[in-house]
This record gives sequence, C-alpha cells and structure tokens, in this order.
Amino acid sequence: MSLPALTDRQRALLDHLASFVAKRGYAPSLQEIAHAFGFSSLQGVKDHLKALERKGYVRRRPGQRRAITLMGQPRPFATGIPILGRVPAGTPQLALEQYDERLTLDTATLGPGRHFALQVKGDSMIHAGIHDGDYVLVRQQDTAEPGAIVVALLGEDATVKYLRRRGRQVRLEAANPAYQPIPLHGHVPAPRILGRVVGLYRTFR
Amino acid sequence: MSLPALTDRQRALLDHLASFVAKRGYAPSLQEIAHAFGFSSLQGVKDHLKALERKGYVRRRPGQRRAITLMGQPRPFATGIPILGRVPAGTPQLALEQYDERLTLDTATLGPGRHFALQVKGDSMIHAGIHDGDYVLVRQQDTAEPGAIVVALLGEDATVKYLRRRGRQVRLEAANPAYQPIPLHGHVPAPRILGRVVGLYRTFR
DNA sequence: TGACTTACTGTATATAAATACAGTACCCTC
DNA sequence: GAGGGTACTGTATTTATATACAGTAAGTCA
Repeated sequence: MSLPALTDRQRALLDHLASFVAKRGYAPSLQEIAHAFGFSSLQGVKDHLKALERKGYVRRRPGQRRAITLMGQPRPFATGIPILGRVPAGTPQLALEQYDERLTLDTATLGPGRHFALQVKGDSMIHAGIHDGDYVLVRQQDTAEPGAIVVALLGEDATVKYLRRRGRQVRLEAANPAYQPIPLHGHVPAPRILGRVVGLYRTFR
Repeated sequence: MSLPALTDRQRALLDHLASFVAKRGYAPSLQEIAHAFGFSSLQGVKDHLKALERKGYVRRRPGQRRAITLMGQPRPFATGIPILGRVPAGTPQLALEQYDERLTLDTATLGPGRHFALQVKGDSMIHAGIHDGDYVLVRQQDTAEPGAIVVALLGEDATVKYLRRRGRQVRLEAANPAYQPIPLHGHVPAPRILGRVVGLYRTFR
C-alpha cells in the first residue's frame, strides 16, 4: 500500500523540500523554491505542491507561510519534561537543581522495535489501571508471553487484553470480570495479536 | 564544550520549538508560540528567542517568517509515536495510512505554563487509575479548582491528591478510603500546592 | 541606591510571502 | 480533435507575520 508515483519534476521538488528542511530546520517559502529551481514565477511551485499534496506526500496549511509538512517520514522529537527529584524541606521555590532527569516519550525509553499508540475505548481493563480514553503505547509484535498486556485485533476491533495461560489454553482476558475471556485458538473470528502494551499515556482536563 | 545555562522559561520555549518542528516539519511563527504559551503579546516571544540566539541554541534569519533553526547538540532524539486510527477489516499489514496523528510528550500537548513530572509512590490514588511508579505530568501553579488532581507539598513529601470542597472546607483527599483527608488550611505542616496534574505516563516491563 | 536582567502587555507599522487570475506550450489518450 | 494533466511565465492583490517602540513589574547585583 504505497503512495502514487511521482513525475521527475515532482520528485525533484520533494527532494529539495526534504534537504532544505534537513539543513535549515524549517520549510522553504514558495519564492525560495522558485529561486532554487530557477523559476521566474510562483505558479509552477504552487502546481507542484498541489500535486504532491493530492498524492499524499506533503500537507499544507492554507494561507500560512512555510507551512509544508512532509508526510510519511519519522521526524525527530523533543526534549522532554523535567522529572522532579527530591523535594527538600522548606524550599521556597522549585529550583532547577531538583530536576536531574527528563521524561521523554520515545522509542529510546520504550525499547527497540516499531511502536504505535492506540486510544482505549471502554472499561474492560479498568482494574489494570487502564481507563477509557487512555493512550496505550504498543510495541508491534505478533506473539507475546503469557502475563503480558496485548493489543489484539478481533474482527474489526482492536482490543486491549491480558494474555493468560489457563492449563493448555492461551486466552485473552479483560481486567474486569464483566467481560468473557476469548481463547486465542479456535475462536471465530480468529484473534490476531498486533503488539504488546509497553506504556500508557493519559491527559486530564 | 557546553552551551550557557537556560532559565526555566527559555528551556520551556526551546522544548516547545523542538516539539513543534518534530510534529509539523516546520518552525512555528511568533504568534503561534505566543498562543501556545498564552502570551497576549509577541514581545515576550521575541525576547526569549533573542536570549536563545545569544546563548547559541537557535539561529534566526531577520525578517523572514518561521526562519528559526535549532542549533547544536544531539538532543534525546526519537520519533513521536504514531496513533493508530481505524483498523479496517481484514487488513494484512498495519499500513502507514492508518496513522494520522502522532503522540508526543511535550509542553505543546500539555498546554501553556511550566511543567514537571513526578514519580508516584504508594497506592493512595489507585482508584483514580494512578498507580505506584506512574509518572504524573504536572502544570506548575499554586492554586487549583476543587475537583482537580493536584501535587501538594506536605512537609518534605510531595503527594498526589484530589482537591475537594466539603462545605466551607477545602481539603486534600486520596482516591483510597484507607487514607485520611487533609484540610488545606489549619493543618500543620501547612500543605502547599505545587501544581495540577495534567497527564500520566506509565511503562510496563 | 541604581543599574541590569528577566518576563512580560499593548499598539502600530512594514513586509515577506501566499493567493488569485490570465495566459502559453507540450504532451498524452479516448 | 477535444479534453485532461504537466510545466511553466507574468502581474496584481491580500495577509500572515516580523519588527519597532513604549511601558510595567519583579528579582539580582554591586
């Protein structure tokens, strides 16, 4: 499932975009692109960008300057949140020295492999501290050891469940007695494991 | 050979810059930064950027829009986590098109203001889905509305509690009946609110 | 005490850059 | 041989955005 093919000219423009962003850290303006290619008009650039957007390679924000997002590429991530260490008694201010580490949400903290996130619906895992609306961070793999929390595809639905062994049977169990366990084998439709839950993220409003 | 130290505010702005670029692929405009931090004026942003440029963290091109280049050291680079959207029936592979958004852990997603993280100890908030070892993400503020989950300093200990109003009294309550509520006023030592919990992060091993 | 830095608000102006419209020319293919 | 996509030129208009100047308030330094 790949994106539509590009013409030579469109490919050249996309390459220029990527190298500009890599070098400068921000996207070029239409006139900068035109100048780089020797165009005397901007309409050519607009046409090319329109084609790239239609084919799904870039996304633009209408009216905004330099607002070109290259799609599909993994992009670098930010520095993180400082972790408050000890809180000395009687401290009037939260001083910088108390922060020694930083919390980041990235593949380095999650371990090797490909990852994705999934927003949890329902309360089937509430006793495991996974609530409705939480994002679970998932390492993509098609098997897992019993005891792990996994994301499994059941028909069209992705569900978060414990993977548990009961005797000779391996099955998916909710952390909520109101839900029935589902055997991994001999069930219709057959469950497919998408990955193992390695993290959890929630926001409060 | 390290760069000069940054103030909390300058660090927050730099973090925001990095996460914006990571997410969008281009640098933010001054008004976008101001909006993200809740500034009503642009001069604050300009001042911070000037400080960051003077200290060598960024480089700007005068007069040009969004022309901010992040300089220097290899940061804790990683990719944001793609969020899995719909899962179409019978999909053999997890295709790229299913990811439309990316999950990042930064001040941009948490809202304006200063943030820090704190690792939770104990089970006093377990009924709110906050477990021992979880990191809570905290927006620094010294007051909060009743109903919010806050981090309060009690003597030397930082604790995570609900802020609740009971009649005329405002008090700190655990999400676990085994713990006694603590009145906000008239208690020794006097509790001090460090911030409001706006997010939660957990890793599974 | 006064000078200096940080961290902003508020208003006004200038301009870099996006958009819009009207063309030309050269492929394709049905 | 008409219609559609690609690949541009040329000019005009609008606007998102950077810059400038004036000011407030709190904290640090010497």
